[in-house]
Amino acid sequence: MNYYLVCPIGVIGGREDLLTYSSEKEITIGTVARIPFGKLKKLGIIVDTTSKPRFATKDIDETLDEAVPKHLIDLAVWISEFYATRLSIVLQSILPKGLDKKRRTAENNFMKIKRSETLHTLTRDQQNAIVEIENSNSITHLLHGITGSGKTRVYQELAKKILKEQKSVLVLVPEISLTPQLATEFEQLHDRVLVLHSGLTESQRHKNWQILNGTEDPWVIVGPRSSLFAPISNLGLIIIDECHEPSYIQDSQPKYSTLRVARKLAELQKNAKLVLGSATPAIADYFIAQATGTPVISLNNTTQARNTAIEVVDMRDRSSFGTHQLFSKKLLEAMNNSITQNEQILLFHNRRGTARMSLCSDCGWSAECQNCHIPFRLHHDKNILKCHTCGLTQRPPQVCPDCKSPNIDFKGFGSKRIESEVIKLFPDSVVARFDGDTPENEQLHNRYQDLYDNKIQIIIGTQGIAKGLDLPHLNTVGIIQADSELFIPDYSSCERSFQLTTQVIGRAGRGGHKSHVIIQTLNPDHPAIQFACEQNYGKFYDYEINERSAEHMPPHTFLLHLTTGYASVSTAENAAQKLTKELKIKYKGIFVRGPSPAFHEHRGKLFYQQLTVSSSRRSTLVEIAKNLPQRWQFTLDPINLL
DNA sequence: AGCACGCCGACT
DNA sequence: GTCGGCGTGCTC
Repeated sequence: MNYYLVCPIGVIGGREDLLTYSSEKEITIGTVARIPFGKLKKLGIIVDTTSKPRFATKDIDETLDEAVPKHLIDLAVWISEFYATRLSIVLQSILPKGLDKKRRTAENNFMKIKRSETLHTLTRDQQNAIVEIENSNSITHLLHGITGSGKTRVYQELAKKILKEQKSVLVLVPEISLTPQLATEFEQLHDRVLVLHSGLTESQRHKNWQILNGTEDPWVIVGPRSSLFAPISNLGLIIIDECHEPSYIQDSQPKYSTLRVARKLAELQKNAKLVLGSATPAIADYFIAQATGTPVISLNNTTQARNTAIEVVDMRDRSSFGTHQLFSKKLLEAMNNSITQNEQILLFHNRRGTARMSLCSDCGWSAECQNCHIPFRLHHDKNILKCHTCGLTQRPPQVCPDCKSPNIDFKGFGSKRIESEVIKLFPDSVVARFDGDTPENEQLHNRYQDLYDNKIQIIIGTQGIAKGLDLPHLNTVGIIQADSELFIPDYSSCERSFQLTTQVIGRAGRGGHKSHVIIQTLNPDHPAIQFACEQNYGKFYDYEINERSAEHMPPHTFLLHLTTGYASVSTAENAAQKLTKELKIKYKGIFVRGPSPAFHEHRGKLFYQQLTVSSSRRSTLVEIAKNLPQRWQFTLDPINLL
């Protein structure tokens, strides 16, 4: 009789994830098996062999033809340890659903279109980048290139070489709908290009999985973060495009970082290379790259001649505004010019952060907690200001404490308001708004052709329009309030502001002709805004890394964010107090912030409390996360603490 | 997930 | 007394 450690796929309530089963057959590691579990049947993965245990075992019911490659099991085990998440849950999230279902054929019926290779010639910067990446011994490479510097061309060239060696290439993108052209660029190089996206059905995913599993053919896979778990046997290169994007962090357990997992995957795949591309790398990633001697390769030369004038409008200065409340004189002038020249206008407004804070519209003052120096949040129901980091509360002022103005704005406005104002001002222009409320068939990627062909004159939107748009007729970019994100009381707000503003500015001037960028802000002197306008990553990095150090925030420390929810406020508060005390007694070298009410204090039927533990030793935080009492949820390495 | 166990309040 | 509410724990 043979004995195997089997990990069920999906949550099981007990303490142990690896259960011992017996079988007459010899079964290879990675095989998918059907196992009896209590009164039900479950799918499980054979993770290891073992000897006969003291307790009685059950027999494996049957083994399926599918097998998970060894390196994916190793990766899953690593994730479960690094992110303190049970292996059964990790496996569930990385394997395709319905592994036991019979699918009709898994034939490889990909069209083989070989397009003529009309690749641009390489610039000197691109050539240098390629040589440096190919010749380095490092696994990770940070490709730091401003918008339009031609990172894609570098990706293509690196991929070419890897494919020639008969190895596969994995290209990760933040959102597949924004990058249909990227897949096309790889199709120019190679026949076997597989594009993975959220629109695929369960059956299609399973078939794709089967096509890749076990084949030695080199593939190019283009897809979102979950493509990390495609069963590729001979991976030579992983590219993470726009590696600073928050969509690379999974928001459900296991809450992994794509960059971190990709690095591990590259190690497990006989040292494949990992290339992280971004114009605005996350502060923490840049810091780690420098600390570990990871090559940082800069691409400076813009392939398109830039001819963009960037102007900052101080919103506190009323004379910058004429008759219109939202659009400054300069912005209106630029918009009028674009309309008469029959060119396009893009208006960016970040809805996040414009609501729920108190802000003086005359001097830009905002209420902040005297302990934490973080903006207060306004609780409409009770009409109090509350600090969501330390819990301090205060009455909102009637007049601005700085300039005595009564014009304190407690509400903020959205992109709908901007749209209606724009229609009033330019009734003859075609206007399109893209935000969270836009229906799927009118989303950006479905109207891209109209945008490209200049059939839409004025584009209004939130985050979604900040990235990826490449419009030759765009010559005015307006940011309605560039600092709105800054008012979100979080350690990463500053970085997010810088990234967004930089990205939006990058939309302008892509056609090579004269463009205007007008940035309206209440904080023209804030480093995040100032350095974004200068397009100076280095200076922003120097500023922000010092801030993080002063505030004891990543990358100088590790964080663990904890939340719990109870039916009553006091029970939640008691539970949070109790845990805080216990943690402080039990663990050395930790610092606890909170407890305080969570961002969504009252969600559904429960009241939520949160606390943040920091430590210079990540392993301590993993230990805490593994041993949390019932009803607590956690996030390791959170990118925000709301 | 499903099912058993066990500890408290309500009830023929 | 005991019925049944559901919170807690276990399934190799």
